[in-house]
Amino acid sequence: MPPTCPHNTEINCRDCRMNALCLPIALELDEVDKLNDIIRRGRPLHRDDHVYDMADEFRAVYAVRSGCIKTYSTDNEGTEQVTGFYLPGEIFGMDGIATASHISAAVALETSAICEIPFSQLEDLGIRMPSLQRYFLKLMSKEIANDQHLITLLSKNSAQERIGTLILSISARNAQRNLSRTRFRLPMSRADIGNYLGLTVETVSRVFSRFQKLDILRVDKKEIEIIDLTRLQHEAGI
Amino acid sequence: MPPTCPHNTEINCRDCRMNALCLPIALELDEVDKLNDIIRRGRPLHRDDHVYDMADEFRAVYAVRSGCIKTYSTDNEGTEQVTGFYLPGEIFGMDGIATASHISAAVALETSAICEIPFSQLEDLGIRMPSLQRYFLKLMSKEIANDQHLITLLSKNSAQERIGTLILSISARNAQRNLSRTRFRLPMSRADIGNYLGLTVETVSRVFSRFQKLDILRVDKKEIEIIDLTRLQHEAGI
DNA sequence: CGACGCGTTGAATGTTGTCAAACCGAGTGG
DNA sequence: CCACTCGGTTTGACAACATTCAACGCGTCG
Repeated sequence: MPPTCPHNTEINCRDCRMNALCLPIALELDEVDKLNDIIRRGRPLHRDDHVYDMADEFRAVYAVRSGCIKTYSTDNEGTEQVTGFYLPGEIFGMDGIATASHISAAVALETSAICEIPFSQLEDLGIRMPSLQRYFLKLMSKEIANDQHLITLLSKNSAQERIGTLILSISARNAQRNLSRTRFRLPMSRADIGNYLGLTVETVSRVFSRFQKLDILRVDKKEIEIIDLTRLQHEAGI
Repeated sequence: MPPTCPHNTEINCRDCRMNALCLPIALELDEVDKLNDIIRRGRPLHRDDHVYDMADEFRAVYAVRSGCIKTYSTDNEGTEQVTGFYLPGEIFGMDGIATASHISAAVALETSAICEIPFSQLEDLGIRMPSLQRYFLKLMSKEIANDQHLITLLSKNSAQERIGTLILSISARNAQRNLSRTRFRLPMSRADIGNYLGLTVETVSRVFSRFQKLDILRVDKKEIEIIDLTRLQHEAGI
Protein backbone atom coordinates (compact mmCIF):
# COMPACT_ATOMS: atom_id res chain seq x y z
CA MET A 1 0.00 0.00 0.00
CA PRO A 2 1.32 3.48 -0.80
CA PRO A 3 1.57 5.70 2.28
CA THR A 4 -1.45 7.79 1.26
CA CYS A 5 -3.90 4.93 0.85
CA PRO A 6 -6.82 5.85 3.06
CA HIS A 7 -7.15 2.35 4.49
CA ASN A 8 -3.55 2.22 5.62
CA THR A 9 -3.31 2.00 9.41
CA GLU A 10 0.28 3.24 9.46
CA ILE A 11 -0.44 6.59 7.93
CA ASN A 12 0.25 9.73 9.99
CA CYS A 13 -1.41 13.12 10.03
CA ARG A 14 1.44 14.79 8.18
CA ASP A 15 0.98 12.59 5.11
CA CYS A 16 -2.76 11.98 5.34
CA ARG A 17 -4.51 13.19 2.25
CA MET A 18 -7.25 14.67 4.42
CA ASN A 19 -4.93 16.98 6.36
CA ALA A 20 -6.15 20.00 4.44
CA LEU A 21 -9.69 19.41 5.74
CA CYS A 22 -9.10 17.82 9.12
CA LEU A 23 -7.73 19.05 12.46
CA PRO A 24 -4.15 19.50 11.14
CA ILE A 25 -5.31 22.44 9.05
CA ALA A 26 -5.07 24.58 12.19
CA LEU A 27 -1.56 23.50 13.14
CA GLU A 28 2.11 24.03 12.45
CA LEU A 29 4.05 21.00 11.27
CA ASP A 30 5.63 20.20 14.65
CA GLU A 31 2.23 20.54 16.26
CA VAL A 32 0.77 18.12 13.75
CA ASP A 33 3.28 15.56 14.95
CA LYS A 34 2.12 16.03 18.54
CA LEU A 35 -1.47 15.56 17.45
CA ASN A 36 -0.45 12.52 15.44
CA ASP A 37 1.06 10.97 18.55
CA ILE A 38 -2.25 10.78 20.38
CA ILE A 39 -4.30 9.48 17.46
CA ARG A 40 -5.25 5.82 17.30
CA ARG A 41 -5.98 4.17 14.01
CA GLY A 42 -7.71 0.83 14.16
CA ARG A 43 -8.40 -1.62 11.38
CA PRO A 44 -10.96 -0.53 8.80
CA LEU A 45 -14.60 -0.82 9.77
CA HIS A 46 -16.99 -2.81 7.65
CA ARG A 47 -20.58 -1.95 6.80
CA ASP A 48 -22.74 -1.87 9.96
CA ASP A 49 -19.74 -1.89 12.32
CA HIS A 50 -20.34 0.55 15.15
CA VAL A 51 -17.80 3.14 16.28
CA TYR A 52 -19.77 3.66 19.47
CA ASP A 53 -23.29 3.01 20.68
CA MET A 54 -25.75 5.24 22.43
CA ALA A 55 -24.91 5.62 26.13
CA ASP A 56 -21.36 4.35 25.59
CA GLU A 57 -18.86 6.20 27.71
CA PHE A 58 -17.51 9.23 25.89
CA ARG A 59 -13.75 8.81 25.46
CA ALA A 60 -12.85 10.20 22.06
CA VAL A 61 -13.86 12.11 19.01
CA TYR A 62 -13.26 10.68 15.56
CA ALA A 63 -12.14 11.77 12.13
CA VAL A 64 -13.25 9.98 8.97
CA ARG A 65 -10.35 8.99 6.74
CA SER A 66 -12.36 7.04 4.17
CA GLY A 67 -15.88 5.73 3.74
CA CYS A 68 -18.93 7.21 5.42
CA ILE A 69 -20.20 7.25 9.01
CA LYS A 70 -23.83 7.74 9.99
CA THR A 71 -24.79 9.01 13.45
CA TYR A 72 -28.24 8.37 14.86
CA SER A 73 -30.12 8.30 18.13
CA THR A 74 -32.88 5.98 19.25
CA ASP A 75 -35.77 7.03 21.45
CA ASN A 76 -37.38 4.93 24.16
CA GLU A 77 -39.83 3.43 21.66
CA GLY A 78 -36.95 2.31 19.49
CA THR A 79 -37.45 4.68 16.57
CA GLU A 80 -34.26 5.90 14.99
CA GLN A 81 -33.34 9.46 14.12
CA VAL A 82 -30.41 9.88 11.77
CA THR A 83 -28.54 12.99 12.89
CA GLY A 84 -25.69 13.16 10.42
CA PHE A 85 -23.59 11.68 7.64
CA TYR A 86 -19.84 12.19 7.93
CA LEU A 87 -17.50 12.02 4.93
CA PRO A 88 -13.68 11.88 4.82
CA GLY A 89 -12.01 14.80 6.58
CA GLU A 90 -14.99 15.41 8.88
CA ILE A 91 -15.06 15.04 12.67
CA PHE A 92 -17.85 13.35 14.62
CA GLY A 93 -18.63 12.21 18.15
CA MET A 94 -18.69 15.60 19.85
CA ASP A 95 -22.20 15.03 21.18
CA GLY A 96 -20.91 13.14 24.21
CA ILE A 97 -18.88 15.89 25.85
CA ALA A 98 -21.72 17.33 27.92
CA THR A 99 -22.94 14.11 29.49
CA ALA A 100 -19.72 12.02 29.44
CA SER A 101 -21.67 9.41 27.50
CA HIS A 102 -22.73 9.44 23.87
CA ILE A 103 -26.26 10.54 23.10
CA SER A 104 -26.06 9.00 19.65
CA ALA A 105 -24.57 5.98 17.96
CA ALA A 106 -22.14 5.96 15.04
CA VAL A 107 -22.07 3.26 12.39
CA ALA A 108 -20.17 2.68 9.14
CA LEU A 109 -22.35 2.79 6.01
CA GLU A 110 -19.58 1.18 3.96
CA THR A 111 -15.98 0.09 4.53
CA SER A 112 -14.47 3.02 6.37
CA ALA A 113 -11.25 4.03 8.08
CA ILE A 114 -11.36 6.38 11.04
CA CYS A 115 -8.93 8.09 13.39
CA GLU A 116 -9.72 7.96 17.09
CA ILE A 117 -8.68 11.06 19.03
CA PRO A 118 -8.84 10.41 22.80
CA PHE A 119 -10.59 13.40 24.28
CA SER A 120 -8.69 13.81 27.53
CA GLN A 121 -5.41 13.90 25.62
CA LEU A 122 -6.90 16.31 23.11
CA GLU A 123 -7.91 18.57 26.02
CA ASP A 124 -4.38 18.44 27.45
CA LEU A 125 -2.90 19.19 24.07
CA GLY A 126 -5.37 22.04 23.68
CA ILE A 127 -4.12 23.72 26.83
CA ARG A 128 -0.57 23.68 25.46
CA MET A 129 -1.62 24.55 21.91
CA PRO A 130 -4.19 27.35 21.94
CA SER A 131 -4.59 27.18 18.18
CA LEU A 132 -5.76 23.57 18.52
CA GLN A 133 -8.09 24.53 21.34
CA ARG A 134 -9.55 27.33 19.29
CA TYR A 135 -9.92 25.16 16.23
CA PHE A 136 -11.72 22.51 18.19
CA LEU A 137 -14.18 25.09 19.51
CA LYS A 138 -14.66 26.19 15.93
CA LEU A 139 -15.45 22.63 14.92
CA MET A 140 -18.10 22.37 17.62
CA SER A 141 -19.51 25.70 16.59
CA LYS A 142 -19.63 24.48 13.01
CA GLU A 143 -21.52 21.43 14.19
CA ILE A 144 -24.05 23.75 15.81
CA ALA A 145 -24.30 25.73 12.59
CA ASN A 146 -24.89 22.53 10.61
CA ASP A 147 -27.59 21.43 12.98
CA GLN A 148 -29.29 24.78 12.68
CA HIS A 149 -29.24 24.57 8.91
CA LEU A 150 -30.89 21.19 9.20
CA ILE A 151 -33.46 22.61 11.61
CA THR A 152 -34.31 25.32 9.10
CA LEU A 153 -34.49 22.77 6.31
CA LEU A 154 -36.88 20.56 8.28
CA SER A 155 -38.91 23.48 9.52
CA LYS A 156 -39.40 25.44 6.32
CA ASN A 157 -38.74 23.35 3.24
CA SER A 158 -40.67 20.86 1.12
CA ALA A 159 -39.60 17.29 0.45
CA GLN A 160 -38.14 18.34 -2.89
CA GLU A 161 -36.14 21.17 -1.35
CA ARG A 162 -34.83 18.99 1.46
CA ILE A 163 -33.60 16.28 -0.88
CA GLY A 164 -32.17 18.75 -3.36
CA THR A 165 -30.28 20.45 -0.55
CA LEU A 166 -28.84 17.16 0.69
CA ILE A 167 -27.61 16.23 -2.76
CA LEU A 168 -26.03 19.65 -3.19
CA SER A 169 -24.38 19.33 0.21
CA ILE A 170 -22.82 16.01 -0.68
CA SER A 171 -21.80 17.39 -4.04
CA ALA A 172 -20.06 20.36 -2.38
CA ARG A 173 -18.32 18.18 0.16
CA ASN A 174 -17.09 15.93 -2.64
CA ALA A 175 -15.76 18.96 -4.47
CA GLN A 176 -13.77 19.89 -1.34
CA ARG A 177 -12.02 16.55 -1.62
CA ASN A 178 -11.33 17.06 -5.30
CA LEU A 179 -13.90 14.50 -6.33
CA SER A 180 -16.50 15.06 -8.98
CA ARG A 181 -19.14 17.59 -8.06
CA THR A 182 -21.61 16.09 -10.50
CA ARG A 183 -21.12 12.32 -10.43
CA PHE A 184 -20.94 10.35 -7.23
CA ARG A 185 -22.34 7.45 -5.30
CA LEU A 186 -24.65 8.09 -2.36
CA PRO A 187 -23.29 6.09 0.56
CA MET A 188 -26.65 5.92 2.34
CA SER A 189 -29.92 4.14 1.64
CA ARG A 190 -33.20 5.81 0.74
CA ALA A 191 -34.43 4.94 4.21
CA ASP A 192 -31.50 6.78 5.79
CA ILE A 193 -32.08 9.81 3.60
CA GLY A 194 -35.76 9.87 4.51
CA ASN A 195 -35.06 9.39 8.19
CA TYR A 196 -32.49 12.19 8.18
CA LEU A 197 -34.79 14.59 6.34
CA GLY A 198 -38.01 13.71 8.13
CA LEU A 199 -39.59 11.99 5.11
CA THR A 200 -40.76 8.50 4.25
CA VAL A 201 -38.85 6.24 1.87
CA GLU A 202 -41.69 6.53 -0.60
CA THR A 203 -41.46 10.31 -0.69
CA VAL A 204 -37.69 10.15 -1.20
CA SER A 205 -38.15 7.73 -4.04
CA ARG A 206 -40.83 9.87 -5.66
CA VAL A 207 -38.68 13.00 -5.50
CA PHE A 208 -35.75 11.18 -7.11
CA SER A 209 -38.06 10.01 -9.86
CA ARG A 210 -39.40 13.52 -10.35
CA PHE A 211 -35.88 15.01 -10.56
CA GLN A 212 -35.04 12.35 -13.11
CA LYS A 213 -38.16 13.03 -15.16
CA LEU A 214 -37.29 16.74 -15.16
CA ASP A 215 -33.78 15.94 -16.50
CA ILE A 216 -32.19 17.47 -13.44
CA LEU A 217 -30.67 14.24 -12.16
CA ARG A 218 -29.78 10.89 -13.59
CA VAL A 219 -30.38 8.34 -10.85
CA ASP A 220 -29.31 4.71 -11.01
CA LYS A 221 -29.77 3.16 -7.60
CA LYS A 222 -27.16 4.97 -5.52
CA GLU A 223 -25.28 6.44 -8.44
CA ILE A 224 -26.15 10.09 -8.96
CA GLU A 225 -25.36 12.37 -11.84
CA ILE A 226 -26.31 16.00 -11.58
CA ILE A 227 -27.30 16.98 -15.10
CA ASP A 228 -28.53 20.50 -14.44
CA LEU A 229 -26.82 21.96 -11.38
CA THR A 230 -28.44 25.38 -11.75
CA ARG A 231 -31.92 23.97 -11.89
CA LEU A 232 -31.19 21.65 -8.96
CA GLN A 233 -30.14 24.67 -6.90
CA HIS A 234 -33.33 26.39 -7.98
CA GLU A 235 -35.53 23.42 -7.02
CA ALA A 236 -33.68 23.22 -3.71
CA GLY A 237 -34.57 26.84 -3.06
CA ILE A 238 -31.03 28.19 -3.15
CA MET B 1 -32.68 47.41 44.67
CA PRO B 2 -31.60 44.42 46.75
CA PRO B 3 -28.33 42.89 45.54
CA THR B 4 -30.08 39.87 44.02
CA CYS B 5 -32.54 41.77 41.84
CA PRO B 6 -32.00 40.38 38.35
CA HIS B 7 -32.10 43.80 36.73
CA ASN B 8 -29.36 45.17 38.93
CA THR B 9 -26.29 46.04 36.88
CA GLU B 10 -24.02 45.98 39.91
CA ILE B 11 -24.59 42.34 40.75
CA ASN B 12 -21.65 39.93 40.59
CA CYS B 13 -21.48 36.23 39.77
CA ARG B 14 -20.96 35.23 43.38
CA ASP B 15 -24.31 36.69 44.46
CA CYS B 16 -26.26 36.18 41.25
CA ARG B 17 -29.29 34.04 41.86
CA MET B 18 -28.54 32.16 38.63
CA ASN B 19 -25.10 30.99 39.72
CA ALA B 20 -26.35 27.48 40.33
CA LEU B 21 -27.35 27.19 36.65
CA CYS B 22 -24.83 29.39 34.89
CA LEU B 23 -21.08 29.16 34.23
CA PRO B 24 -20.12 29.59 37.93
CA ILE B 25 -21.53 26.16 38.69
CA ALA B 26 -18.26 24.70 37.39
CA LEU B 27 -15.98 26.91 39.45
CA GLU B 28 -14.44 27.41 42.87
CA LEU B 29 -15.27 30.66 44.64
CA ASP B 30 -12.00 32.40 43.81
CA GLU B 31 -12.38 31.32 40.19
CA VAL B 32 -15.88 32.78 40.13
CA ASP B 33 -14.37 36.12 41.00
CA LYS B 34 -11.96 35.89 38.07
CA LEU B 35 -14.87 35.08 35.79
CA ASN B 36 -16.84 37.93 37.29
CA ASP B 37 -14.03 40.34 36.44
CA ILE B 38 -14.35 39.80 32.70
CA ILE B 39 -18.15 39.95 32.55
CA ARG B 40 -19.85 43.09 31.32
CA ARG B 41 -23.36 43.92 32.39
CA GLY B 42 -25.13 46.58 30.40
CA ARG B 43 -28.45 48.22 31.09
CA PRO B 44 -31.52 46.03 30.72
CA LEU B 45 -32.74 45.36 27.20
CA HIS B 46 -36.27 46.18 26.22
CA ARG B 47 -38.58 44.18 24.01
CA ASP B 48 -37.18 43.95 20.44
CA ASP B 49 -33.74 45.23 21.47
CA HIS B 50 -31.06 43.19 19.73
CA VAL B 51 -28.06 41.70 21.50
CA TYR B 52 -26.41 41.11 18.15
CA ASP B 53 -27.48 40.87 14.53
CA MET B 54 -26.73 38.30 11.89
CA ALA B 55 -23.23 38.76 10.48
CA ASP B 56 -22.17 40.93 13.42
CA GLU B 57 -18.61 40.27 14.46
CA PHE B 58 -18.45 37.53 17.07
CA ARG B 59 -16.93 38.99 20.23
CA ALA B 60 -18.74 37.42 23.17
CA VAL B 61 -21.15 34.84 24.45
CA TYR B 62 -24.00 35.84 26.71
CA ALA B 63 -25.83 34.62 29.78
CA VAL B 64 -29.47 35.48 30.46
CA ARG B 65 -30.01 36.94 33.91
CA SER B 66 -33.68 37.77 33.49
CA GLY B 67 -36.28 37.90 30.73
CA CYS B 68 -36.10 35.84 27.54
CA ILE B 69 -33.90 35.98 24.47
CA LYS B 70 -34.86 34.59 21.07
CA THR B 71 -32.25 33.64 18.49
CA TYR B 72 -33.12 33.44 14.81
CA SER B 73 -31.55 33.45 11.40
CA THR B 74 -32.78 34.99 8.19
CA ASP B 75 -32.25 33.47 4.76
CA ASN B 76 -31.57 35.39 1.57
CA GLU B 77 -35.31 35.66 0.85
CA GLY B 78 -35.85 37.26 4.23
CA THR B 79 -37.73 34.42 5.91
CA GLU B 80 -36.94 33.98 9.55
CA GLN B 81 -36.07 30.75 11.35
CA VAL B 82 -36.28 30.88 15.12
CA THR B 83 -33.48 28.68 16.45
CA GLY B 84 -33.91 28.97 20.19
CA PHE B 85 -35.45 30.57 23.25
CA TYR B 86 -33.10 31.27 26.16
CA LEU B 87 -34.31 31.67 29.74
CA PRO B 88 -32.43 32.92 32.82
CA GLY B 89 -29.28 30.93 33.59
CA GLU B 90 -28.85 29.83 29.98
CA ILE B 91 -25.97 30.75 27.66
CA PHE B 92 -26.38 31.81 24.03
CA GLY B 93 -24.31 33.20 21.17
CA MET B 94 -21.97 30.25 20.66
CA ASP B 95 -22.93 29.94 17.00
CA GLY B 96 -20.42 32.59 15.97
CA ILE B 97 -17.22 30.87 17.05
CA ALA B 98 -16.65 28.98 13.81
CA THR B 99 -16.99 31.89 11.42
CA ALA B 100 -15.96 34.80 13.68
CA SER B 101 -19.31 36.39 12.85
CA HIS B 102 -22.74 35.46 14.11
CA ILE B 103 -24.89 33.25 11.92
CA SER B 104 -27.99 34.22 13.86
CA ALA B 105 -29.45 37.26 15.56
CA ALA B 106 -30.50 37.54 19.20
CA VAL B 107 -33.37 39.70 20.37
CA ALA B 108 -35.13 40.30 23.69
CA LEU B 109 -38.74 39.07 23.79
CA GLU B 110 -39.39 41.10 26.94
CA THR B 111 -37.39 43.28 29.30
CA SER B 112 -34.24 41.26 29.89
CA ALA B 113 -30.90 41.53 31.61
CA ILE B 114 -27.89 39.76 30.18
CA CYS B 115 -24.23 39.24 31.02
CA GLU B 116 -21.72 39.70 28.21
CA ILE B 117 -18.71 37.40 28.40
CA PRO B 118 -15.99 38.53 25.97
CA PHE B 119 -14.84 35.43 24.19
CA SER B 120 -11.13 36.12 23.87
CA GLN B 121 -10.90 36.72 27.60
CA LEU B 122 -12.96 33.62 28.27
CA GLU B 123 -10.50 31.66 26.13
CA ASP B 124 -7.55 33.04 28.08
CA LEU B 125 -9.25 32.25 31.34
CA GLY B 126 -10.00 28.77 30.06
CA ILE B 127 -6.33 28.05 29.47
CA ARG B 128 -5.58 28.93 33.08
CA MET B 129 -8.70 27.24 34.46
CA PRO B 130 -9.19 23.84 32.82
CA SER B 131 -12.47 23.31 34.68
CA LEU B 132 -13.88 26.40 32.98
CA GLN B 133 -12.58 25.24 29.63
CA ARG B 134 -14.14 21.85 30.12
CA TYR B 135 -17.43 23.31 31.26
CA PHE B 136 -17.59 25.58 28.26
CA LEU B 137 -17.07 22.62 25.94
CA LYS B 138 -19.84 20.88 27.83
CA LEU B 139 -22.11 23.84 27.22
CA MET B 140 -21.44 23.71 23.51
CA SER B 141 -22.02 19.99 23.49
CA LYS B 142 -25.29 20.55 25.30
CA GLU B 143 -26.25 23.05 22.63
CA ILE B 144 -25.60 20.34 20.03
CA ALA B 145 -27.71 17.91 22.03
CA ASN B 146 -30.55 20.44 22.21
CA ASP B 147 -30.41 21.04 18.49
CA GLN B 148 -30.53 17.32 17.84
CA HIS B 149 -33.57 16.96 20.04
CA LEU B 150 -35.23 19.69 18.03
CA ILE B 151 -34.23 17.96 14.80
CA THR B 152 -35.86 14.77 16.01
CA LEU B 153 -38.95 16.67 17.08
CA LEU B 154 -39.29 18.35 13.69
CA SER B 155 -38.51 15.19 11.81
CA LYS B 156 -40.74 12.70 13.59
CA ASN B 157 -43.46 14.40 15.59
CA SER B 158 -46.91 15.83 14.90
CA ALA B 159 -47.94 19.41 15.60
CA GLN B 160 -49.52 18.33 18.87
CA GLU B 161 -46.39 16.51 20.00
CA ARG B 162 -44.13 19.40 19.05
CA ILE B 163 -46.15 21.95 20.97
CA GLY B 164 -46.63 19.67 23.95
CA THR B 165 -42.89 19.06 24.09
CA LEU B 166 -42.11 22.78 23.99
CA ILE B 167 -44.51 23.50 26.85
CA LEU B 168 -42.99 20.68 28.88
CA SER B 169 -39.51 21.99 28.16
CA ILE B 170 -40.37 25.46 29.40
CA SER B 171 -42.11 23.93 32.39
CA ALA B 172 -39.00 21.92 33.28
CA ARG B 173 -36.69 24.88 32.84
CA ASN B 174 -38.96 26.93 35.11
CA ALA B 175 -38.81 24.19 37.71
CA GLN B 176 -35.00 24.40 37.62
CA ARG B 177 -35.29 28.01 38.65
CA ASN B 178 -37.72 27.19 41.44
CA LEU B 179 -40.64 28.67 39.57
CA SER B 180 -43.96 26.97 39.14
CA ARG B 181 -43.87 23.93 36.90
CA THR B 182 -47.56 24.23 36.12
CA ARG B 183 -48.35 27.94 35.88
CA PHE B 184 -46.29 30.36 33.84
CA ARG B 185 -46.35 32.95 31.12
CA LEU B 186 -45.05 32.10 27.68
CA PRO B 187 -42.61 34.84 26.72
CA MET B 188 -42.99 34.28 22.99
CA SER B 189 -45.81 34.88 20.50
CA ARG B 190 -47.75 32.18 18.69
CA ALA B 191 -45.88 33.16 15.54
CA ASP B 192 -42.54 32.54 17.25
CA ILE B 193 -43.70 29.17 18.53
CA GLY B 194 -44.90 28.18 15.10
CA ASN B 195 -41.75 29.40 13.43
CA TYR B 196 -39.56 27.53 15.92
CA LEU B 197 -41.53 24.30 15.54
CA GLY B 198 -42.07 24.42 11.81
CA LEU B 199 -45.81 25.11 12.02
CA THR B 200 -48.13 27.92 11.03
CA VAL B 201 -49.69 30.25 13.58
CA GLU B 202 -53.09 28.77 12.85
CA THR B 203 -51.93 25.27 13.67
CA VAL B 204 -50.39 26.44 16.94
CA SER B 205 -53.61 28.16 17.89
CA ARG B 206 -55.68 25.10 17.03
CA VAL B 207 -53.49 22.80 19.13
CA PHE B 208 -53.75 25.14 22.12
CA SER B 209 -57.51 25.12 21.72
CA ARG B 210 -57.57 21.34 21.48
CA PHE B 211 -55.43 20.96 24.63
CA GLN B 212 -57.81 23.31 26.40
CA LYS B 213 -60.88 21.43 25.23
CA LEU B 214 -59.32 18.19 26.49
CA ASP B 215 -58.76 19.78 29.93
CA ILE B 216 -55.03 19.31 29.64
CA LEU B 217 -54.17 23.00 29.59
CA ARG B 218 -55.84 26.20 30.60
CA VAL B 219 -54.76 28.83 28.11
CA ASP B 220 -55.39 32.55 28.47
CA LYS B 221 -53.38 34.38 25.84
CA LYS B 222 -49.81 33.79 27.00
CA GLU B 223 -50.70 32.54 30.45
CA ILE B 224 -50.49 28.75 30.66
CA GLU B 225 -51.69 26.40 33.33
CA ILE B 226 -50.91 22.73 33.00
CA ILE B 227 -53.93 20.97 34.44
CA ASP B 228 -52.99 17.38 33.62
CA LEU B 229 -49.21 16.98 33.42
CA THR B 230 -49.33 13.22 32.88
CA ARG B 231 -51.71 13.49 29.98
CA LEU B 232 -49.69 16.34 28.48
CA GLN B 233 -46.60 14.13 28.57
CA HIS B 234 -48.62 11.40 26.93
CA GLU B 235 -49.91 13.69 24.16
CA ALA B 236 -46.36 14.95 23.66
CA GLY B 237 -45.21 11.37 23.12
CA ILE B 238 -43.01 11.15 26.22
C1' DC C 1 -63.25 56.31 16.76
C1' DG C 2 -60.54 53.59 13.53
C1' DA C 3 -56.28 51.21 12.62
C1' DC C 4 -53.39 47.73 13.84
C1' DG C 5 -51.28 43.63 15.91
C1' DC C 6 -52.31 39.33 17.60
C1' DG C 7 -55.00 35.38 18.18
C1' DT C 8 -58.88 32.31 17.00
C1' DT C 9 -61.95 29.72 13.98
C1' DG C 10 -63.87 27.82 9.56
C1' DA C 11 -63.71 25.73 4.90
C1' DA C 12 -61.09 24.21 1.06
C1' DT C 13 -56.74 22.64 -0.77
C1' DG C 14 -52.55 20.10 -1.06
C1' DT C 15 -48.39 17.79 0.24
C1' DT C 16 -46.96 13.98 2.46
C1' DG C 17 -47.96 9.67 4.92
C1' DT C 18 -50.06 5.08 4.82
C1' DC C 19 -51.05 0.84 2.88
C1' DA C 20 -50.51 -2.36 -0.71
C1' DA C 21 -48.38 -4.38 -4.59
C1' DA C 22 -44.77 -5.17 -7.65
C1' DC C 23 -39.95 -4.83 -9.23
C1' DC C 24 -35.07 -5.70 -9.25
C1' DG C 25 -30.61 -7.57 -8.17
C1' DA C 26 -27.98 -10.42 -5.18
C1' DG C 27 -27.36 -14.26 -2.93
C1' DT C 28 -28.89 -19.21 -1.60
C1' DG C 29 -30.12 -23.81 -1.97
C1' DG C 30 -32.32 -27.52 -4.42
C1' DC D 1 -29.13 -23.95 -13.79
C1' DC D 2 -33.15 -22.32 -11.99
C1' DA D 3 -36.44 -21.25 -8.47
C1' DC D 4 -36.40 -19.01 -4.33
C1' DT D 5 -36.06 -15.57 -0.86
C1' DC D 6 -34.79 -11.19 0.89
C1' DG D 7 -33.65 -6.27 1.25
C1' DG D 8 -33.99 -2.19 -0.95
C1' DT D 9 -36.57 0.47 -4.13
C1' DT D 10 -40.43 2.05 -6.96
C1' DT D 11 -45.22 3.06 -8.02
C1' DG D 12 -50.24 3.62 -7.27
C1' DA D 13 -54.52 4.71 -4.69
C1' DC D 14 -56.28 6.70 -0.81
C1' DA D 15 -56.42 9.11 3.64
C1' DA D 16 -54.84 12.41 6.93
C1' DC D 17 -52.76 16.19 8.77
C1' DA D 18 -51.21 20.65 8.21
C1' DT D 19 -51.39 24.73 5.17
C1' DT D 20 -53.72 28.30 2.86
C1' DC D 21 -57.07 31.70 2.45
C1' DA D 22 -60.55 34.21 4.60
C1' DA D 23 -63.18 36.24 8.18
C1' DC D 24 -63.73 37.74 12.73
C1' DG D 25 -62.84 38.99 17.79
C1' DC D 26 -60.29 41.41 21.01
C1' DG D 27 -57.31 44.74 23.14
C1' DT D 28 -54.14 48.73 22.54
C1' DC D 29 -52.74 52.97 20.86
C1' DG D 30 -52.71 56.87 17.98
